Amino acid sequence: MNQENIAVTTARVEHNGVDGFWYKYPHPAVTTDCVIFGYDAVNGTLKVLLIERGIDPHKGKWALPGGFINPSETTDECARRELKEETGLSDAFLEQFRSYSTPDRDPRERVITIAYLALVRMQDVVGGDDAASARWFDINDVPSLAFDHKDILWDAREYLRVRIHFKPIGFDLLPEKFTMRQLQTLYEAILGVQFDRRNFAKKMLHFDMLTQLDEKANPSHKREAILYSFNKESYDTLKRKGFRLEF
Amino acid sequence: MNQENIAVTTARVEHNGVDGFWYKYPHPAVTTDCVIFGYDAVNGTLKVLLIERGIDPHKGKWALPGGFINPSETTDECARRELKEETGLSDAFLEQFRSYSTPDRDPRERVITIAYLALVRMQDVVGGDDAASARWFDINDVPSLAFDHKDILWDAREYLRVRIHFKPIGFDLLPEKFTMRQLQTLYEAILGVQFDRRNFAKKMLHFDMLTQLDEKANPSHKREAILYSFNKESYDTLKRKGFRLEF
DNA sequence: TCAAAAGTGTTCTCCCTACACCCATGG
DNA sequence: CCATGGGTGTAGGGAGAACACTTTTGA
Repeated sequence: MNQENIAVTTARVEHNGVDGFWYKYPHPAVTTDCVIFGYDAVNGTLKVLLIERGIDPHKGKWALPGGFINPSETTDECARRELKEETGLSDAFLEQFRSYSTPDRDPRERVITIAYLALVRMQDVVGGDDAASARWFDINDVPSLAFDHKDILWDAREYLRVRIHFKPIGFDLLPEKFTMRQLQTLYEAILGVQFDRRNFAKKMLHFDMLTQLDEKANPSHKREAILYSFNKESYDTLKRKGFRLEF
Repeated sequence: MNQENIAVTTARVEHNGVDGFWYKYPHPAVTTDCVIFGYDAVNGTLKVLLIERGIDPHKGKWALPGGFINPSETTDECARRELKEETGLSDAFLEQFRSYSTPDRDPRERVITIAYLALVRMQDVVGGDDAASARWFDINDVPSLAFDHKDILWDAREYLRVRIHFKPIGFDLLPEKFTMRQLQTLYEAILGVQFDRRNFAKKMLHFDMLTQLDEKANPSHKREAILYSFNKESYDTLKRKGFRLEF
């Protein structure tokens, strides 16, 4: 295909007085949708950030935050822009995990979406422009969702379950300082299993990813628990040798 | 957005005498690209199927098989169609693993591609329409590729490495009947490591995924080796209990 | 003083690893 | 008969799993 052919397959064209884009072949719209997970340390549950749709289709329904891609940005940049708009965060964990392309998944026109998994510290989230319509839902108590977002959400959960075996991404959900119990409850919430306290602590400390702090936490007005922080340097050196979390 | 608004964002429009599609906002073209891996049991190496581009851009360069999505098909269907065109196979392993969206990755217009990993038995492949231009390359001896296909290829290889720990997808690369040695060499080619023969066989047999056949193979004119086949039933029951291949 | 959560160590078992010899076949 | 590859078992070590009592603190 030479330069001449390019000219006849895409062009700027006015239609009904509206400036727009013309293509010889049909083009789908492309969006990104973000499954934003947060961890509620008080209740030990995984939460997902949803927004209430203000426009049709599915007006009034809850949906994953997302939006159309701009011509100059990658889908990664698009997803990060969306994430920033909804949470105010610009450096959270963000990773694409699947695309969804059923032709009629959006009644307006054909829309293909690239879905992203985001992990944020709930307490760092500040409401964005859409703050009023955004809300955290317990992962086990999600309302009916717009489009195919329920499928996307379940796939994200499954992806998180697999991914956490290879990367300690759980730390992106916890505050800077956390107790061993919080870390364990988080892993239990994600993986849906129960661990023995002693074995869990032993295993985690074995990885040399945790720094024991001098401070103590007393969240439940009972005995004070040791606080830890995630040590990225130790983790990075560990990663080079390769590691796998076995549960 | 109501029905009226839908009408003004997308329309059938003729431009310079060519029937085409008009959108209020720019839409990227969407393609799928397939990284088709095969296993050369004779040399014990992983191969990838590439096609020589017959048109610009990158005319004459080698590239991953791929093509534009049709309005009525999902990307999965599109990829399977491409795979069938190139290999004649319609039931091979096929799974999407990532999308690529750098705005200028295709000089013609903006193209977003959904990349797929396909695993086929090389001996089952029959040349398609493009047979003349398709060729198998050793994974360690790949020529310069068109677009960002080199990146896609490396990502596919990495994806395969991770995926094989959770699903016994290696069997999709082997003939129906294979020797333990062939299976081992395949795993070594994919993972880039060497295994002890005895330990490898012990571990594999432990999973109860292999059926020992009565026949023997004598490919190298030496002692006959036991032939095995992959037992899907055993694997399926095993899968429910959850398993992980540890290497 | 009681209830609730935290800290901590040992034993047993299983699986992974390392390792070497004999067997069958073709040339 | 010899070269080549195939088949097989065991011993040792390390990591995961099971398991209970004591300590601290607030109420």
